[in-house]
Amino acid sequence: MPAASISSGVLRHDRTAAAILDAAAHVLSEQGSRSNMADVAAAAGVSRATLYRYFPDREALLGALAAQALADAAARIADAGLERAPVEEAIERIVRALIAVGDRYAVLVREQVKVDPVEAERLLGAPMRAVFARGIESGLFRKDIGADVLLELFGGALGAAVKLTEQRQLGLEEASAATASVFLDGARAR
Amino acid sequence: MPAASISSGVLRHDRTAAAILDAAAHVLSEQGSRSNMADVAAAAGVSRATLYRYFPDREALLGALAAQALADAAARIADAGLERAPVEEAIERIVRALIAVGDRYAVLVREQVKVDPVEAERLLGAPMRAVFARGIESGLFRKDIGADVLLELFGGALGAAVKLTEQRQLGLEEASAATASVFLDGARAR
DNA sequence: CTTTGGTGAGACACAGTTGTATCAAGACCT
DNA sequence: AGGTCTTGATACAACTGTGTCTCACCAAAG
Repeated sequence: MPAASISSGVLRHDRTAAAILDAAAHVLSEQGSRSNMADVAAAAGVSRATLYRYFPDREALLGALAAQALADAAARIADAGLERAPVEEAIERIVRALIAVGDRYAVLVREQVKVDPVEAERLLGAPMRAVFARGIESGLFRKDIGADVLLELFGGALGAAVKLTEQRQLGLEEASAATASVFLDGARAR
Repeated sequence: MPAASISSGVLRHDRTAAAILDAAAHVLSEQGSRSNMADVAAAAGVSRATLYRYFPDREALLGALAAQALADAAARIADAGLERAPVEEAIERIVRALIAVGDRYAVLVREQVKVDPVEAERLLGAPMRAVFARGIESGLFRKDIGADVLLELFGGALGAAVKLTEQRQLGLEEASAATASVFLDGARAR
């Protein structure tokens, strides 16, 4: 097969793989771990055999999905320009960025799919920690609670925001604003 | 069999059932849904046959565990005297009460085990909602964010607090205080 | 001591899922 | 049209977990 065909073949292959991952994210988000490879294949509109041709086993599929989720989130975080924004703004951008992808990949956290922890830390953990470190050293954040504890509480609120968005109780913007605002200033009236 | 024997038999039966539930909570907390009835039986120190004698199927086991979790949580919430405490104090008591049990039953939320929603709402939802309603109407809470959204964000922070406690990063008291304080007043320094 | 009841061990059937293999049909490129 | 490559359909073996059943054993109550 000549070069042109190979490359078009590769393109088609990639498109199919993407479609499968797309369907997998969709069906897994709704049915959770109760969904099998057959369900994913059906949702992707391919046969189970083809699904296995693209992803040799279930683990490979989940792994690819996790990698895509990480890449998506990392791209949004990278685009957010966190280091150039004031901490308050950076917090809100983080929420907005992660709600946007979390919506889609919430399965992975539920399923505890192992994303490469080194990459995750480098692409997501580090930028977020940097924002928090900046918040601490600039005196914006309170000092009586450790940065890691703050980060964990922030993560919890983030999860709640994803849930609110999934349930259509709040739009992306409202959820981001509310989450960032409550995290920064609390539920107490001023 | 005379009455005395019957009652002692019942007592032993209940103790075994409790031991099984105890082991189930333990093993399920650590291994999640990957654990089978055999694992639970082994952890409880009984045979699989006996496990099935006490709980006819997996669903019954999970259901009993959920009922126990709900009862535990409800007892602590009821004991907390939420309605007699100022809202700030009530918030902190809720965190303390639910961390104490959440630690043990986090599986159930992960597994999305269906607790009787009516009972859960009556025993947990209502008291907590009452606190939040009080917070709103007394002017303590900000009014620009709905009570349900606040409650959801609070729940997220609560989950994070459970996680922090499970990972021994914080003790029960520290975690409760930090969570309540950040939820009420935010991460921003005053 | 005997009987009774719970228990452990093991075998069993059954269902669901996974991953592999095969083959015929169809799409696509030349 | 011819040849290559991908696909769908299908069958298959293997494994895992579930729930049932039987039987021998043992402790405790009589």
